[in-house]
Amino acid sequence: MGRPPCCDKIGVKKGPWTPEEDIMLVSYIQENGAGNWRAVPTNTGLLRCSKSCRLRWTNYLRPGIKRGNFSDHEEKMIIHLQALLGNRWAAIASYLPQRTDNDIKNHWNTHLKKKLKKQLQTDPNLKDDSFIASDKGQWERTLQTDIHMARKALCEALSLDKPTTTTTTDTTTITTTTTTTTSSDHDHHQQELLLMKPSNVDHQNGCYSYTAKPSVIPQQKQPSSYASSTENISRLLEGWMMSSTKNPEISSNQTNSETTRCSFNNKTAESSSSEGSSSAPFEQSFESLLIGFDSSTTATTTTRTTNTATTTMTTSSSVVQLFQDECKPDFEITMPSVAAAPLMLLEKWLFDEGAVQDHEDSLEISLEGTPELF
DNA sequence: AAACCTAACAACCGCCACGAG
DNA sequence: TCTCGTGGCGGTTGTTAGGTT
Repeated sequence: MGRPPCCDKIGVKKGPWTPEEDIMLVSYIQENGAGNWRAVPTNTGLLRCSKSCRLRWTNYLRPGIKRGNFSDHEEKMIIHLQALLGNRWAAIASYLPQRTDNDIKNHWNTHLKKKLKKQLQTDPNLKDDSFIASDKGQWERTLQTDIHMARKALCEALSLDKPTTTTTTDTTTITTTTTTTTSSDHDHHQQELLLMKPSNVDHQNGCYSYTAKPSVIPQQKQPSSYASSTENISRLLEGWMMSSTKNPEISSNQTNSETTRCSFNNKTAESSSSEGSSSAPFEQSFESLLIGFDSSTTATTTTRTTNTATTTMTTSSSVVQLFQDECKPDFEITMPSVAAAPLMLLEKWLFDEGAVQDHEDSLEISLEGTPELF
């Protein structure tokens, strides 16, 4: 007897998600946070497998996901990381925080693999191994250096009581604290980290800022942690509008709800640029869904003091959990162990503009044989 | 205009790791 | 230590849009 399926196969819907389903899922996660996927279908009424809900969230609806064309830099990153890590897409995706592993995997399979294959065919002298090996050496050396730096930083963090490092990058702006291993410090910093929440989300540039909120954190759910999903909802509704004209399932229902859908779509479409207002009931219900989305998206700077964090120890666990769940996939801000610290630095190094630039130089060297790839 | 082909991407499936009891 | 539930991950398939014949 094998393990029972994660969900009852009977009555479970498969195939593409409809906007209605997306909205149900999003609103549920907004209310309850991501996690306990098993309960999601039950609590939302979605006729979907819990795993399907999780995948839909992580691969499509999750805040901060960048879609569309991969930049040259991203492609280079993927190629090199793939050479180093193999098909460990999740690991590769951790270096491209705005991309999902699925997205990277698809891009690799549909674009990059062919590019490389073509390149290898046109230039048989270009051996994959040598290509990887030379670069790998550079990476490993840099990794060693970073581990050393990380250890040093850790030592400093342990010796100083105000461990604060600021990471500012071109693609990601994170203000965080150095994680430590001593119990008190660790807990303290963990709590500081957990109290930070996305205060500024710039999807255009993929820029996040995290700000420790003052002590006023309600006992109940914190919808604002879904603040960055406005674009996602807007996007899915755009898809809704498009698909509604051809999706029989939806178009068949296009009767009285069509107008409200249109107006909501307009609203969400413009919501990214301005604060509009409309009286459509459907829209209002969505507005309430989006409310809490945060006012802070207009903030442009990140400010954070140690005081604010230390005075907010009464945070409800749900909030903490919610934020953990929201952020972990993107930035791994909460470091469960000291072992993650070097990784953090490595990530910092990877995304640091200067470092990337420097590193790109080395990439250029190692990619000299494949200039036409890019 | 229709049939066919291909690329792109969303979603599914099965396996595995991990934590709780 | 074992079992079970859950979530993560990678491989694969299915669907659809766009291009070509």
